[in-house]
Amino acid sequence: MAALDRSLISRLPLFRGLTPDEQSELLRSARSSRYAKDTAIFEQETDAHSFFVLIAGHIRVVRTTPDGQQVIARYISEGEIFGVAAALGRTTYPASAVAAVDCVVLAWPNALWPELARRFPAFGATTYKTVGNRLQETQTRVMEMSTEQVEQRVAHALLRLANQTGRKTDGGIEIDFPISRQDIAEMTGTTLHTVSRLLSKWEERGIIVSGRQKVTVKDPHRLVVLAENRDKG
Amino acid sequence: MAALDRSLISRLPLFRGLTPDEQSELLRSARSSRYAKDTAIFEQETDAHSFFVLIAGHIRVVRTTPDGQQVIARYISEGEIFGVAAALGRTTYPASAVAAVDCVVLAWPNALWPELARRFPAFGATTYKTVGNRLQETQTRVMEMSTEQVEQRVAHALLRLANQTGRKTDGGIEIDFPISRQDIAEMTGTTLHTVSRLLSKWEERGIIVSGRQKVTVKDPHRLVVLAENRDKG
DNA sequence: CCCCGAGTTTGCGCCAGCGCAAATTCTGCC
DNA sequence: GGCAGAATTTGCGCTGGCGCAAACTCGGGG
Repeated sequence: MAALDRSLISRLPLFRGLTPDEQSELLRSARSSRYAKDTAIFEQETDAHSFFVLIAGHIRVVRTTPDGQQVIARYISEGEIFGVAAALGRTTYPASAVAAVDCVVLAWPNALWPELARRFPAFGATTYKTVGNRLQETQTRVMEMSTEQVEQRVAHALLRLANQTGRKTDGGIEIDFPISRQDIAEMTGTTLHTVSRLLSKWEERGIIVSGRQKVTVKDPHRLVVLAENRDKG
Repeated sequence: MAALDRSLISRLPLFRGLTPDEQSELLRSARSSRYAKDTAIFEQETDAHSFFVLIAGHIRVVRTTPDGQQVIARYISEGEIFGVAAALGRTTYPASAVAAVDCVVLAWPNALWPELARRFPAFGATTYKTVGNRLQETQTRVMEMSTEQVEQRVAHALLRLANQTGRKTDGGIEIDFPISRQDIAEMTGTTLHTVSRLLSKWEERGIIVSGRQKVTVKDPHRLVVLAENRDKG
């Protein structure tokens, strides 16, 4: 595995700032695994044993309420670190991580975190920076949910997905993993019905094209306008 | 200042795990200041020059939308660290911090963070743990805003305030800083009108007592029921 | 190639909670 | 002690978006 992963890994921002030797050392203490679509990498409330880096695929981070409703906290893309509960002093995972497509993942036992963070300060710093970004993103989301209408929130969510994981095709920017109306609803705090109505409307107007578990943004600019305008639909 | 602050500080959880000598050293690099009620410790989007520990008072962390609407991200209580943007790799503050009452604050230049975190690992670890807690709280808030009704959210917010900053009085648990209906609305994503109606209803039922910028929780148990029950008011 | 079931669309009725507006009550300051 | 302004309360009408239900569509497995 080492050789294969080395070439993949040296490209990832998370490992910039480490020498090839250091990268090798880091990798030596990791374990690589595959997860089939729709299987869980870890489950909410269970003992946090490891932290992870996504090598290939897309992961959905989901929180479930006591009465069973689900909310999508975020999507993880290639190269991102996730499940860092332990580095933040938690002993259990606050959410579940589910493979949105077949995934390849590196895992380190949490017990190694303090040592790794000490030995590779750049690695620790990047991780904390990531956490900082996520905290800010999450707060932005609270802000959006407090002040925006559903239409704007869905527009924002699509734009974010397009930026984060969009793949340029001839027809526009396609979100490159299967995403249902229900998923979008769980990202924006609404219902799949409302999302469906919005997407239909936008498709009529040529702003997007969408199909079963698939969305392509054709006209990001008009979507930005929708996301920002409080009035008028 | 040193002598005064030392006795105050050694009680704070943030400084547990440090020897008296280390505490003194940490303090030596800090600057202490007072902030009058309603003045800003730092402002959103401005250059992050320092991080802070609240010695006395209460601080409101506020994010403002491009069109001027405000959302309260959280309240900071005595002993908490805040404005740690730099430790998370940001160069500007993502929110403003405003004194909810007259406050005393310690400030360290951000430039010292790396050195301090290295020299006092317990201090760094506690800080990151705090950040982890806040990330989780913020995500919980997203979850609440996605799945709960306004009444439940307001009940949750009051319970959290009562827990975090509640002062036991003969009449119940009093939130010990001035908080308006507007503030509660900005914490829960609703309007001051709706908050006012809810508080009136709860006061009729003897669950709380409230006045101008003041709320006292008389019957936390019934508030918990309200916070958890999706149906029936 | 057909069928099954998950995912999606769409119609309809309703209501929680917002927006607006006006009245009322504090409270700190002069 | 009274006044001006801020905070709060309350009424009223409206509507965005949810809940329910039914129809439809598509893609993959048999």
